Amino acid sequence: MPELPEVETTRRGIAPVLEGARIRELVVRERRLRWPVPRGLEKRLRQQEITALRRRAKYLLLETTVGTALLHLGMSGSIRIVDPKSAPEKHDHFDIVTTQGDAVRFNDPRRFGSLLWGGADPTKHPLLAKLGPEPLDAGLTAEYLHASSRGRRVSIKQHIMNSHCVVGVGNIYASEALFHAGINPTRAAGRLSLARMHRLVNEIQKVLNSAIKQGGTTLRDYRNGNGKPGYFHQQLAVYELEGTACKICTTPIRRRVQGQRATYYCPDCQT
DNA sequence: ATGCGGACCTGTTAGC
DNA sequence: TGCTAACAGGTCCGCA
Repeated sequence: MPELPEVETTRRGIAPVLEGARIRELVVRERRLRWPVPRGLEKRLRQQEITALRRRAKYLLLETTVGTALLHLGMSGSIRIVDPKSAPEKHDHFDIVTTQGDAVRFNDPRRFGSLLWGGADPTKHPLLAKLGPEPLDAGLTAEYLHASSRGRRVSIKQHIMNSHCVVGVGNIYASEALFHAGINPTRAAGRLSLARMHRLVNEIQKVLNSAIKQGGTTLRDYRNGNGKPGYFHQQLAVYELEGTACKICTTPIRRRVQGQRATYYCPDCQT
């Protein structure tokens, strides 16, 4: 999936056809996503005006005059704008069709994505209520990260990937940010100094902003809302680069598993 | 409260 | 060429 830069790129790609438009209909072909698409969502959304398309963490928030629908891309979800009359392809699970004649079509082979109803105040929805700060907002500071990790024995990589701590730092960018910050991903979160947290926050923001600017990372088959691939892949320093020379010291990059996820790092630069 | 493993799925690729 | 196993961008849940 889609890490945060891909979700943000998607949001920017489809916002122009959704914001200010009216929903003609929601067409659901497969309800069995991460959670079942709620029965009756079609009726709820019909004829509603979309006031905004926002993002919170990796959720897209489709705001209408009667409430907000929540859309998550999971690991393999993607969205494209199509002609609503065009034949759906494999794994095209639903369309949001506007009265303007556009369709936002959701495709997700693994079905880890979701489409849910967030109600009138989506910040109160259980999936959103306890999320940590946005990584690119003022809420993520070194002081916050330092304070939130005291006493925690989890590794710093798992800590920054925990959405209750901070949202939007996925598996690729966690490895990348830790590399640029010179921090060993296995280090206990609770033992990192404030100075190192400053560096880490700075690198998280740099790597995410840079990836957004490049249109997201393309691994395998990711495409943004316009069907164009992202270009950040070319700039990855460690992710999926096991055995290649570290760009700083030429030591071979290593791979290990933390919390059942692959981590890539330089054993010499990251301490 | 924290930390860990398992769960949800399909598709691609590496290895035999 | 074909079969099998490992692995993949997320993140919630339940148990110890």
